[in-house]
Amino acid sequence: MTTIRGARERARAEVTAAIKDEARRRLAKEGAVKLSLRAVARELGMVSSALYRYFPSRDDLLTALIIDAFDAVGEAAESALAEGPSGDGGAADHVARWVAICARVRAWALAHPHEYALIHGSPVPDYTAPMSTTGPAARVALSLISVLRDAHEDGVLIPPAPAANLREEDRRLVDEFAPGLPPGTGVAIVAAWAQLYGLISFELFGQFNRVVEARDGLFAHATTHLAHDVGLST
Amino acid sequence: MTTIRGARERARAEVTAAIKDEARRRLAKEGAVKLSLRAVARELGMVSSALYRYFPSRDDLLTALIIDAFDAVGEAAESALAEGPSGDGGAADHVARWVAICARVRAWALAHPHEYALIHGSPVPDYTAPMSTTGPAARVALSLISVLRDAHEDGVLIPPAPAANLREEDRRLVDEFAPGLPPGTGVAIVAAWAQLYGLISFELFGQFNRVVEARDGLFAHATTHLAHDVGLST
DNA sequence: GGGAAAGCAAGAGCACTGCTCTCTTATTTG
DNA sequence: CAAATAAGAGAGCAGTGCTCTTGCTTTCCC
Repeated sequence: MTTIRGARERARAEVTAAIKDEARRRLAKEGAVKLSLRAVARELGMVSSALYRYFPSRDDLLTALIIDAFDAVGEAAESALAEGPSGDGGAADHVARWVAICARVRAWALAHPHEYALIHGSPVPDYTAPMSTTGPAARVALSLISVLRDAHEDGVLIPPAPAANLREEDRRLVDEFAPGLPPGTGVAIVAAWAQLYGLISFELFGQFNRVVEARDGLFAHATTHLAHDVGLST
Repeated sequence: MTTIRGARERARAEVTAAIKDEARRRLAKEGAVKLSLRAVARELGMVSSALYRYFPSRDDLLTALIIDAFDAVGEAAESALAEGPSGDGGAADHVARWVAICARVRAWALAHPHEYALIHGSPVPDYTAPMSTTGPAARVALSLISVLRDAHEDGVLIPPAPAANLREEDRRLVDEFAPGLPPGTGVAIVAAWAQLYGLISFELFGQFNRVVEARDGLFAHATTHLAHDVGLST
């Protein structure tokens, strides 16, 4: 998309990438709180003030890492969607794809705990996510919606009944994020989306320690249940 | 429980409380990341090194605040349980109490976002919650279990069918945390517990921004659904 | 091509942090 | 009353984000 013109811009792109790589490495190792600009610069053999030519503040570096993390987990979800069974178009296939997406997201989170915490843990105080993060942030949700759309086209989607006082909200959600899907799916998928991350966060942030043992099984069971809730029945 | 013997011990208790109060105030205002021992000491008119006589490290202060936060949200849940309808013992009453507990927890979280983030956001790196936090941490879950127990005693609990590969885990969970409840409720309540916090976290951490508008309605709808999932039907 | 403009690295410096150490003073205990 | 103990005060260390000034190099434009 962007053609690199001179040697200077090429160098700039390379240094920027190197900074992000090193920052991601330190993030994965020690977490966002301990991510220090000075340490990144030191590791790269540059002085700390030089780093500010590339990222005007620590928050800007974090924002770049947040976008990368959203993209990474989004890509995981999309690849799970692509690789899933597209067999006879039966309801079971769609449930399987839904569960597969959830499982892939969970696996990514367990493999990249600090990056997951960066995007779904406590937001940094005084930090409001800029608009540039909203696109990548939606990719997982869009993958889930995609499963519903396929099921709907195959005629096996049984849309849940929308609560009476949520009909308007549901219509707005469907119009804006999942056009074409039947009423009731809007609020259902938003709720399922949030609850999916509740399951992952509790496991990742240690809330299941000394409580839940069979975590794989529990997660598979719960996400299958969520599939039912959004209208994908076996 | 502890009798304060001399003037010195009385002073120590007072200073410890003052430190915790001031720390809680700053936590509520600026968040855990920006909570600084020096600022707390400054505000209290003492020098920073003196504070280390009361809390050996910043993590120990945070641990104290974590326990307080768990107790606060646990107390909110328990008061919602106590104040809820105990009327005719019908299924609707139990659903109402379940939903009321969830709503009270959510209200507490919205009123104390930084304290909520402290206990349910990203764990501080290299920080493992000590055993002393596990007791207070369980109070919300115990309140939810309490509703199930009452419903069971009233004979209106319809336990969900446990997944085949989770029967053992379910029995273990029931035995350890909810003795007397029928099979199936163990995994169901753990899943519902995690999903409840997914709903709250998504709202609180801004994931619903520019997406969900009718948040009260969505939350009430979703938690009612969770009640059904654990065997409380209307 | 040569001069002006812009981009970049380096270093010093500010205000802040958690934490340690020593020294002095006040309190409790034997 | 004397010894032991606890508390406060201050200096200091290593680290942080960020700013500013000083040179140097690359790019742009006439």
